[in-house]
Amino acid sequence: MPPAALEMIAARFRVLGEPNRLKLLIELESGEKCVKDLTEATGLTQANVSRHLHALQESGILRRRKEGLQVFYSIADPTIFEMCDHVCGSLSTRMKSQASFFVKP
Amino acid sequence: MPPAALEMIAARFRVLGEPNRLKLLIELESGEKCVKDLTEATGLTQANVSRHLHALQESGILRRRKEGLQVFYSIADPTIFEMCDHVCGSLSTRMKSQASFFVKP
DNA sequence: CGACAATATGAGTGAATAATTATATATGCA
DNA sequence: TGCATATATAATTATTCACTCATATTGTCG
Repeated sequence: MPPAALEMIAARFRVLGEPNRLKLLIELESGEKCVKDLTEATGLTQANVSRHLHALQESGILRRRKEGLQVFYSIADPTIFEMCDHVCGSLSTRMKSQASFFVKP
Repeated sequence: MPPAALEMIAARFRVLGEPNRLKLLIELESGEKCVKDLTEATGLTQANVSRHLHALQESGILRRRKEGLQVFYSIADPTIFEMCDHVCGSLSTRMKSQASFFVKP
């Protein structure tokens, strides 16, 4: 595996490795939204939201559509939610197994 | 989704968001290896490898087994490779679609 | 044109983290 | 016991990155 490919894969993981970006993605799961709505929904500053959205679009996860004054973002790559489910499953498995340590046989 | 849960999911992504850690994981895909072998295989410094392995174990991705002088690491959560495949598929799709922009209709 | 609204961006700050060097902590063996 | 080997860790530095504040940009409407 060439280093550049490794870096691209890592970059994709990195972009998902930020809670506020995940928050934005979850907001967008139910459909296209504009920056203002996302800002209010998440409680982040507008500048911060704008930056995160830019990063997500840059990496191909989001799509950007401009309409008058507003800019609408939507999910371009729905497979990220499968990835999140994957992680949740893995975390859940791990935590269940850890929990079992505390149960008498 | 509670903030703590979001952070845990993000943390899992973050740990995979480092090319050298991915390199180590790929080395371990073929089976358990000791730190020295991983150091030589990756060309990283021993200290660096040790740190990355620690991070991967901490997050539940790797398992650690000590045997005499050596410490062997192995994959504890094989689902990470499915995640990598997922990312590769997604990247490949995206790049193919971008490539098609340059093909005459 | 001028005021306003939505979004983006530049500059600066602080925190997290990857890498390095040197050293500490085992463990095995003569 | 003393030395060598394997791994981990402490301390430091450099880099990346999220965040904020202020401002720029772009578009709407009076």
